[in-house]
Amino acid sequence: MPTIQDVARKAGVSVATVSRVINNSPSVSETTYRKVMQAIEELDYKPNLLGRNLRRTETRMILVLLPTISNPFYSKIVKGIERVARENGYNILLCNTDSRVETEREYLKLLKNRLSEGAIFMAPVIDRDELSELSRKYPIVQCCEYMEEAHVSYVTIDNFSAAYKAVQYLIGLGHKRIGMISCKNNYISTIQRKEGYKKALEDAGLVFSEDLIKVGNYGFKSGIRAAKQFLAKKDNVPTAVFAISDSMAIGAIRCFKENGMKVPGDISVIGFDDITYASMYDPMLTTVSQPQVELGCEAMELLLAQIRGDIKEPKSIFLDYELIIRESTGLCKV
Amino acid sequence: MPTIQDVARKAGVSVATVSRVINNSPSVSETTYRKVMQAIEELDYKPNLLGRNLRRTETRMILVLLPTISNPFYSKIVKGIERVARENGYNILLCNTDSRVETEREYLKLLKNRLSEGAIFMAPVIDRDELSELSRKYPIVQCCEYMEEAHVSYVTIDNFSAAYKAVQYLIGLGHKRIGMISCKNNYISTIQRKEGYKKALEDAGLVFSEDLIKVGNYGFKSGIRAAKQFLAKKDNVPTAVFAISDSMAIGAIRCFKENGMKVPGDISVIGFDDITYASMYDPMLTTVSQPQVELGCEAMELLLAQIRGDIKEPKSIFLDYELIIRESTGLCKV
DNA sequence: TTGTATGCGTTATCAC
DNA sequence: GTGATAACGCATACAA
Repeated sequence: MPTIQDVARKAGVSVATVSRVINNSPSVSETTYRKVMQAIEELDYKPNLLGRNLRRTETRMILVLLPTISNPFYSKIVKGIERVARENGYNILLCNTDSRVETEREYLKLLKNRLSEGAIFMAPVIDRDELSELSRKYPIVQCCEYMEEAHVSYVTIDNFSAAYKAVQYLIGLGHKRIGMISCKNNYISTIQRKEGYKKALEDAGLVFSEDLIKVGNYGFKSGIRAAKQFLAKKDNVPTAVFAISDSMAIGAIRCFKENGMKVPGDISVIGFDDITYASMYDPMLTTVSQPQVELGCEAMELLLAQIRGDIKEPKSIFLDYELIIRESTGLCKV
Repeated sequence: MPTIQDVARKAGVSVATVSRVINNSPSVSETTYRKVMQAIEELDYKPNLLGRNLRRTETRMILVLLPTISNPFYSKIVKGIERVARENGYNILLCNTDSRVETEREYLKLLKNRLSEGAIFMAPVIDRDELSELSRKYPIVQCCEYMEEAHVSYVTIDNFSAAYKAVQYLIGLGHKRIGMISCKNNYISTIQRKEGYKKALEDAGLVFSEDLIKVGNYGFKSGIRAAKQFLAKKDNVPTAVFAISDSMAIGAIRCFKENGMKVPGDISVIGFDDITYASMYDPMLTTVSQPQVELGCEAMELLLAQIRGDIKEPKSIFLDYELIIRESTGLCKV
């Protein structure tokens, strides 16, 4: 592998001059430029980024930490992150944490050891204090989830009002007994969606009871299980269900259909996220659409601003969501 | 940011000794070890990987190039790659090429400029010669797709026999008019699946005709369009369809159902890949399952072997696929 | 067991 | 406009 030295020797100039040519410095004469370029060509020289990065103390890499890339919601966000990263000469180090704190910490070493210039978290496993401390030292952005009172930038949607709007829509269709499929965790999104759900019921004068809420783990099968629980109380089955993930909504629909119910004829179901498969299901899913790609783009923009030093204090950004009405919801018939 | 120098000064030793401690060299006395460790603690020193990497001329990074991460088939493969990479201290640089050759070349600079030690390609855009040449200089592995006569390692499945088996299964169910939804590209998988399909028909004494094949682009909507084309020839609609992607299969089913047909009652549909959503659809999809995670794992293992120099010549690995029979296929009723 | 000195490949400062 | 040289942070061959 030829180095800058080899090029210099071959072109009969100093390494400094070669470096100038590589970096398009204006103060290089036309003739030496050509000499150097020719040497570069002939040797098929490529600057070693390790040397350059060390010298410049920059890596142009960022960490993207998420539970798992094989979740279409996250992978679409990553797409947005990558787009903006690329436009700005940055590359992405993909970090599947499987929601394990040791794995997360392992990856964070890449930040502390200066191999990456910043990090974007989807759903961190480390706690608020640890994250806040990290954020004081390094450029950090949270995407979708965030922590209150934490010293960390984030970009997300208003989960409270999104849930409120979804449930309000169901209420507008005449539904009076509306179940929710939530998850057992302390994510801010989970908490706020539950609050939005409750508030919508309350504002409509509908009674809320804890057993209107079943919990899953965002996945298809857990949606089926939750739906089964609803069906268990024969005389008191909801006429509509609000699930906090599309996969759980699809699972619930599957279960209802298997039990001879029509969706939305007998029961309406609404999901959350608007993953690609939401509009492929039968019935196509009514859902709260999160601007996944845009969330990623904004997160990366925010991170860049921090890396560049344009932003000193944490900043929060809320993007618009959208209630997308498809086929899985309809008028209440009872 | 403290450097190894600072630690050395604080501990009253030389940088060499600090380096030894960091790298767990056995030849360091118990007492100096403690002194150094304490200095490291107090300064919160973290070795700068840029310096280390330059010195060691290693980066422990690999490129993963794919059309788009927001395709569940690829993202699951990436999961496998990442698992093995992590186990071996390697990190993944994610490269969405959007199937654009300029983007691909841009990312490949990271290989040529020695920021990454190897690359795994899912569906390369560059041509065979360019890839072969690259593979002569750098560790390269192709995953799923590959090119005949190319000087490149790959891991894949036997697409010919997989397609053959799928179609043979449909034939076994009594189907005599079997359509195919393929794609318009020159991927080896596409070519071989078509060959497998034709051979199965032929071996069963069924007639093949080019208009039994409709083309899409792997996506849901294109599956719908293909199905529409089948329905267009009123008196000659197939009783079964073999699609080379699950999303197209799902699209086709959607279209058939919308046209009042029952699946599998009136028409059977079989997909390919076995993405997560295949088993979430209604009906659950019968499909050829590719071992996605394992494909990724094997690809990474192969790449590691090349990086380490254990393998000199390109090697090819074929993994087992599996025909998974679910709900979208049934006996032919005509 | 420890220290000295050198080099990894590049960029940047300073002379000329 | 160009060259000599130091420096980025670390690991290691060689001496001691």
